[in-house]
Amino acid sequence: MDNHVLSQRPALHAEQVLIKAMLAGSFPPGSVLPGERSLAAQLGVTRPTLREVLQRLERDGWITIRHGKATVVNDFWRDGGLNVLSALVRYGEQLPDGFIPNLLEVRLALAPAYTRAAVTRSAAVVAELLNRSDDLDDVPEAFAAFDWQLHRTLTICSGNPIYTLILNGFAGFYEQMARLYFAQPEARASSRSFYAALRGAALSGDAGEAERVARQVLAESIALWQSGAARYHWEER
Amino acid sequence: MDNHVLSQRPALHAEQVLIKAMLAGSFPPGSVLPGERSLAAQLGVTRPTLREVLQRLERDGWITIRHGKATVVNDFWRDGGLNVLSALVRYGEQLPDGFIPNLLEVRLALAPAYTRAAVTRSAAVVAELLNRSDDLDDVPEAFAAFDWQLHRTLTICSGNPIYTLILNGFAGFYEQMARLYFAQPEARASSRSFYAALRGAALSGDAGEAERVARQVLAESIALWQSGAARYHWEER
DNA sequence: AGTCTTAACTGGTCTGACCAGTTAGCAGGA
DNA sequence: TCCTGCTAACTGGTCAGACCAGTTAAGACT
Repeated sequence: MDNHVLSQRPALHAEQVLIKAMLAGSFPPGSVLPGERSLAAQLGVTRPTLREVLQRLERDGWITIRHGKATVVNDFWRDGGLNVLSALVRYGEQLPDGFIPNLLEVRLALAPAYTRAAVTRSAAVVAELLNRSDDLDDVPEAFAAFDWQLHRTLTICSGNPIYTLILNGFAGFYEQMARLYFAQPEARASSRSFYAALRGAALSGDAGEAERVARQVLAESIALWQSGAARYHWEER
Repeated sequence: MDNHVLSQRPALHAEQVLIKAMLAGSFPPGSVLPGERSLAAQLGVTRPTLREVLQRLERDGWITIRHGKATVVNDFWRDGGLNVLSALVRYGEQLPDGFIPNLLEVRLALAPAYTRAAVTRSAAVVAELLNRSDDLDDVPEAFAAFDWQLHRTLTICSGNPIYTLILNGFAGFYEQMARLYFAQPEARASSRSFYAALRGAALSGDAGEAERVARQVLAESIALWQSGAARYHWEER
């Protein structure tokens, strides 16, 4: 157990150590955690502090706490909540195989639906936001930030708040992942023309067309990423 | 502030009171919470207990805590996580307008995708599970339980764990909502034939057909619900 | 051998003190 | 007068150790 004295806050340190241990398999699913008193001592924090951390971890589905029984470690891929993703990105040694394609696949399933709804309900707001896409610098950071803002706006305008709640599960690492994707010039070009097409659809109030162009660019993004990743590995040799 | 002495655990009581207050608008978005010492006293718990609750609430996006500053209440529809839904169902006085249609819409966006993936990757497992659908009693409870298990299995078999993490956000109230939906005999009939069709697609390994029948029955479910036959009100439980 | 008590786990809560950021207000200087 | 800068009083963060409350298995009793 790593209990180096760090400059971090004790609670943050404890959470980080615990999550890393679970990600690394030091606490396999189904195993039980040491008692709170013992675990707190190992982590170099006191029990109240540890408990705050454990409560948060339970809320995210990492562990299951039961009064009188030992705390058990869950299989976070089976029982975890959406928040495990941000922990995975923040604390994981490396991203799981296919992580980005999986993200893109889920986005492909969801975004066309909320894009259509957003254009149906609030075409003006969507079009207004897309006006700014003309001024985007041709750098990954600008595209990543704009893309996040776009999806966030679309889910909000969709009128179905559940889309927003789901998207919030990706807050904090969406931009980070998007910067990798938009490192490819073709990706930026693809999205730039998508923004223009979507604005056109919004201006003419054509929700069906908005859904179509969204689905098309998102499907294209998966192919783009996989060709880019392949090229990257190829050049690595 | 409701601080009745309840038979519940202090932490659970405090969480329930706080969430109900935020749902009812007693703590509007943007407002600040009383200090922990004062709030703990009002709720009839001690500060460490209150803090455990606040940490959980922050993790779900209800509030934002910053060292040295007052804790602020978020707009949970804008900044919350998926977990707010289960709190909404559990503690809300009544479900928001369009809550069930919104759920069905999100399911319509997601389920066809993971159904296709599941049949592509693990047709046998899917088909095996669907065999049991023949024996389903024609009662809402049986259909609700089976439908949940089916979707859970499909997301797991899809090979994209992110679908599972999203679905987990609906655990605990999916069945409850589904019982309302399946109170309609036509809904049970519709799903029963869907199960059969999906099994057929799985047995023949036709992922495209699986996606199609899934999309069809899910779209149909929205129409069925909105036809109004199932407008049970919120009082049971 | 079976049943019941009990002790020793586990997590849950309380107490009150002190540490650590933040900020408004007041004192002192330019 | 105005600005600077210290200070005090907030806020949340952590610590310490005690005690309460479920769970369970070992041991005592029948």
